[in-house]
Formats: sequence, structure tokens, C-alpha cells
Amino acid sequence: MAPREHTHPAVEDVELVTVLSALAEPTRLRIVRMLAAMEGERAWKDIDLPIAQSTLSHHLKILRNAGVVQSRTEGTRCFVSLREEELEGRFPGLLECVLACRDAWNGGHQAP
Amino acid sequence: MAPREHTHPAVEDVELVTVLSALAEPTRLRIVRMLAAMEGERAWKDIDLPIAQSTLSHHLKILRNAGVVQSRTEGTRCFVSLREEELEGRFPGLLECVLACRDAWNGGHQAP
DNA sequence: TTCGATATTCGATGTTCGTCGAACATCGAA
DNA sequence: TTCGATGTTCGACGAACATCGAATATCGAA
Repeated sequence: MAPREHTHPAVEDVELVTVLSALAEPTRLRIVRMLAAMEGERAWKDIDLPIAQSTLSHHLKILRNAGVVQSRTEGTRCFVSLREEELEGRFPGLLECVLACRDAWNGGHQAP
Repeated sequence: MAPREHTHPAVEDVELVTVLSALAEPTRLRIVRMLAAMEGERAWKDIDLPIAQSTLSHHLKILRNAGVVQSRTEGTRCFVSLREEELEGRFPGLLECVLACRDAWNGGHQAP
């Protein structure tokens, strides 16, 4: 289906466990880092990962429901972005320290 | 079996996803909060939760493998504690902000 | 040495999760 | 209106997970 105006939870209603679960998965963490690496939003299509579209859609839904990302629809395509400020208000420091951490698998898979 | 000198990973070898996964479970998060609420260590027996002993043992193993807690054996009983400082060195701010968050389910189930 | 207390491990069970391909819905363009 | 592009939803599958009770290993005390 085409992206039809997604619903986003209020960050106040999101529980910590939900956010942690959302971030506790390699692919999703990678998406979050990818979004954090650039200011503003990213086009869905440009989220280039070695997974099926349906899988990506699934992960984005989980991140959305966890209040971590938000989607904006424009015509038939959509743009994704982090809800950094709101998240910071709800879970101060969480996103920052998660992004700050560079572990082995992450430092090694991008550029040399 | 009796507690026989557990093995603990070096925090440097622990990946972020592993820690997040360990914390992304209500029961385990509760254990971590419980341990944080008191200075020093806590006797295994005093970890009073509505779960089977085998389940508790299982969760503690996961937290241990994630470098979140450590166990000390004394005779036939053991004591559990948070690896706060080490964790802070590996993932600065993470434990702190996870503990700082008080969400609905957590604020509501203890005292009024 | 025998017994009770203390955790861990094992085996089983039901649930949740990540993944895919196919079917579908919606929009813009031809 | 017909098409092609774009994401989403559905159904299915195997892997991973939370949970329990029973069996087990280890230690201290009687």
C-alpha cells in the first residue's frame, strides 16, 4: 500500500521497555544511526539496507510505535526522521548515549 | 546446582545491542532497578519476584553475560550487584538515564 | 556421612520476533 | 483511465525467548 498518514504515539505514552526493545535490534539500531548521521529527514527509498522492503517497513513501524522515528507522507512517497527532541524530553540522554557508542560491528562495516 | 564461580565478560567485549536487549525486558529491568536502589550487593534469595527460581536464574545469566551485573559466590549462596562503574566506562550515561526514567508502570506499582 | 538449603541446568511448552514473497492500496503521470 | 512506482499488510516459516517444574551439583550443618 502507499504510505497513508501514519499515526504516532505521544512520547509521554511510550514506555522505556518499548524504546529499549526497539533499539535492541541490529537492523533497527542501524536505521537509527543512519537517520542520526544526517540532519533532517531521509527518503524511505534511500534507506538502503540488505533486507526486503516488507522487512524495512516492519522495522520502521516498530520504531514509529516506540516514538523513535516519525514518518511524513508526500504524495506517494514518505520521509523518515528521528524524534530527537521529544525523545530527549521523555528519556533524557538515552538517544545520545546510544548514538555515542561505537562498538566493533558498527565501526567496521562502513568506511575503512 | 550451587553457585559455582560465574564467568563475567569484560565490558569492552560487550556490544550495545546485547546490553539493550538485556534491559529491554520488564523483569530484568526490574531487577536492575532493584539493585540500583541499594548500595552494594543483594543476596540472591532477597531478590523477591513473582517468578520461578529457574526463571530468575535465567534472567540473571542474561544480565551477567551482558556485563550488567556480577555475581559473587560465598559458600552455597551468592550475591548480585550492578557493574555500574564499568558499564559507565563502556556506555557512558546509559545506565544512568535508564534508571532515571520513571514510567507509568514503574511509578505505580511500588508505593503510592 | 547424611541432610537441607541454594542455585543452576535440562527438557518441554507456548509465545514473540525477524524475515520473506505475494497481494494490495494509494498516488502521480502518461 | 490505465500504469508504474511506492510502501504497507498478510500469511507463513523457523529461530529465539520467557516460563515452568524436575533433576542435579555444591556447600554447610547436624
